Amino acid sequence: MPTPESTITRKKRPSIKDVAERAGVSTATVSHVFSGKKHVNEKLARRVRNAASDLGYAIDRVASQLRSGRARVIAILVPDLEDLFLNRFVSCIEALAESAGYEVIVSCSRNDPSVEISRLRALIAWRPAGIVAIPCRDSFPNELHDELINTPIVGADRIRPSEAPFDTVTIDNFSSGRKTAEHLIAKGAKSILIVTATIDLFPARERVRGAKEIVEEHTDATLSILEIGSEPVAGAERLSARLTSNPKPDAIVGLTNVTTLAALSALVQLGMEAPKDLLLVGFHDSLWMTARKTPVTTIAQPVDEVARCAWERLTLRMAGERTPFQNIVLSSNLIERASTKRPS
Amino acid sequence: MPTPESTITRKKRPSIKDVAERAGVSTATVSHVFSGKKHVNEKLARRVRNAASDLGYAIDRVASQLRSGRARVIAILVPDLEDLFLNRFVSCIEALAESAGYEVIVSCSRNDPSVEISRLRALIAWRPAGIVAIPCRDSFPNELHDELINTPIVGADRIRPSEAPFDTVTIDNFSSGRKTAEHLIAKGAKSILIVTATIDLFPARERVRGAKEIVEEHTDATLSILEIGSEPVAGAERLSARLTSNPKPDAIVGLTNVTTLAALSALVQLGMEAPKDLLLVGFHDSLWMTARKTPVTTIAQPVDEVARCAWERLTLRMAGERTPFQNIVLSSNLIERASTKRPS
DNA sequence: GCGTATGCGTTAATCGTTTAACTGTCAACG
DNA sequence: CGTTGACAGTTAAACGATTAACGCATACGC
Repeated sequence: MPTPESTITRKKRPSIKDVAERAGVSTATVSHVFSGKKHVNEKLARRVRNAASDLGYAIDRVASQLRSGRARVIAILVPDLEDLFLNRFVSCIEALAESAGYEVIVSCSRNDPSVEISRLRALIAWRPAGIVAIPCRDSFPNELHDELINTPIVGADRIRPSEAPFDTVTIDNFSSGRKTAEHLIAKGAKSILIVTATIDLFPARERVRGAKEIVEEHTDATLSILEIGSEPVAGAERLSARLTSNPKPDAIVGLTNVTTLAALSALVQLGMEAPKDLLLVGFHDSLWMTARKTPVTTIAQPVDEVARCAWERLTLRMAGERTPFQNIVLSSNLIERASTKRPS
Repeated sequence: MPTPESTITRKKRPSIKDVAERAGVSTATVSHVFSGKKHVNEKLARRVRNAASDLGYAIDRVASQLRSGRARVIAILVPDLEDLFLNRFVSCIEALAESAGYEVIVSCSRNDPSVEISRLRALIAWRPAGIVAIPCRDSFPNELHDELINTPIVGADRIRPSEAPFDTVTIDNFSSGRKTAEHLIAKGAKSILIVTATIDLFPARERVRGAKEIVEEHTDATLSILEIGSEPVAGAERLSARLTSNPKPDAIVGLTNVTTLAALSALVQLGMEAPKDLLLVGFHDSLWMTARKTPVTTIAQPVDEVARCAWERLTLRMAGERTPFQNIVLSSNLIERASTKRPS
């Protein structure tokens, strides 16, 4: 009995054998023509190419890769595909991989460590040439390290560099936090409220740590944290509640793109405005932050560069580099806009 | 001489043979244990599973798929990975595919038809179980239709339904255009300016056609179009220029998320405000449209439903359905917000 | 003229699974 | 008691490419 799969197939697609037969050569020659690993006489090569295009032949990646060991495939794993930062990261890696002749498999862990493990396992089963991964927590589960040993991998963004048994590319979140606090205090803020989806992520903790360090240098300044979760509407509610109860902050920091949006929603709800009623700094610059009467001061994250560095490390590892693991740390910079302009 | 690839591999990963040997069974039995296609005695199965986990065995997708014909892989092709609409679409499909046990390969055509062809070819070479594709123009090049005949495929969004030799899921852009114009005219607009990246896309043309139909029913109303390209900063410039030259529109429609942002930027540049100086309608609802003092009236696109329908069609085709091609058309709806509130 | 190098092509083994066909065992049944 | 069928597990042939090893001319140096 034919399986449902086989009944779908209307006509079998041509294999290298069919091409070889039609061109009157061996399959090896056909393979050489397409892979370019060995020179073949131009006249013969043309005959092969003609035969191939007559038949509509296309190389079968799966067979090719089974035999040759490694796939020209890069696997990407991120916690969320819609987050602007991660989305841009994926897009950059895809472009880089594409131009180097790799296919890209994208997987999303939905911020769930157990999903992350199973997705990673599934990716490894593909024997990709390399993996680019942003974990949903500080690190990847140890149990996977053995399985990963054969595959070049680079971790980025949320990963805590010191713990990783592979190359990492991260952003200096500690100094981002410092820059934010410095800026706000210079603008006269006394009571800073940091709004984050969760404090349970390495970048968030580092940013807070950086801000705290600066605030503690100023005896008249205070810092508080509010976790609002990742659901923007509910988050805005929570923040509204906080903003109407004492002590009231005079500056807000949105620790991600989404929390910054939630902060703006809350301000609208309360009829407040930056910088009149309080100062506002966001993280991860994006178009909507500037297309406003009061553009938002932000910490611009060097996403493209993170992607570029990650790709570079991965390329070197794929080429067989065996140097000790590198931890690249990039710095962000603060773009000052109207939302923190001292009201005159 | 060993190739660079082979030197990377530290220890060969275990194959089904190793597992079979360790468990004292044949490879067929191991295969049956993992695929579940044939029942094996529970005790033996456990022995196999133990052997597998001792060795750290994971099934090799590539080999598995070479033999069984079709990969549990869904390929997605979109013109742009960062566009909010497309991004969300990809994310939805990824989630659906994942929960059905498929891996997802993502490709991006960068809005370039020639890239599109080569990406599509590359995807087909994977023999994916199915393809979900949003073309960068009205349709896919005819030359590919032959090659696609063996692979279930569904087209979405930008595709012109009538032309496609496969199932499609699109949005009723014509009536979106009508709704927009109706709303604006009801709010007193006389001179509507539609801002689009390019008029050269099917959805844009349809929206314009819909709006035109309504405007023509009202002798005192006029409609004009401005193409500002896909680069938001330059686009805002172009729009600013248009807004300062006569005749001045009293309503703007941003035909995509990005053009709406460009429109807002232009307004800020000129010190204008909606709805005071003119009315504004955007397309594709997103968070930033509401987190403003003047939330933006938008046509909300049913992205999730587009993805769901596309997935449903694809699933049926993958299961062997042979009915005539279906063209599903979903409708959007207008969400009224402050940017088109008649100034009182 | 002989040994050897070189260029170009072929043969055949191989990658790690899946799966049709087969073998052997055992219970049920008329 | 012989036949049948169900069940469990094995054997071995694919799947479609890559590639080491080899064969066969032709050319070249001495």
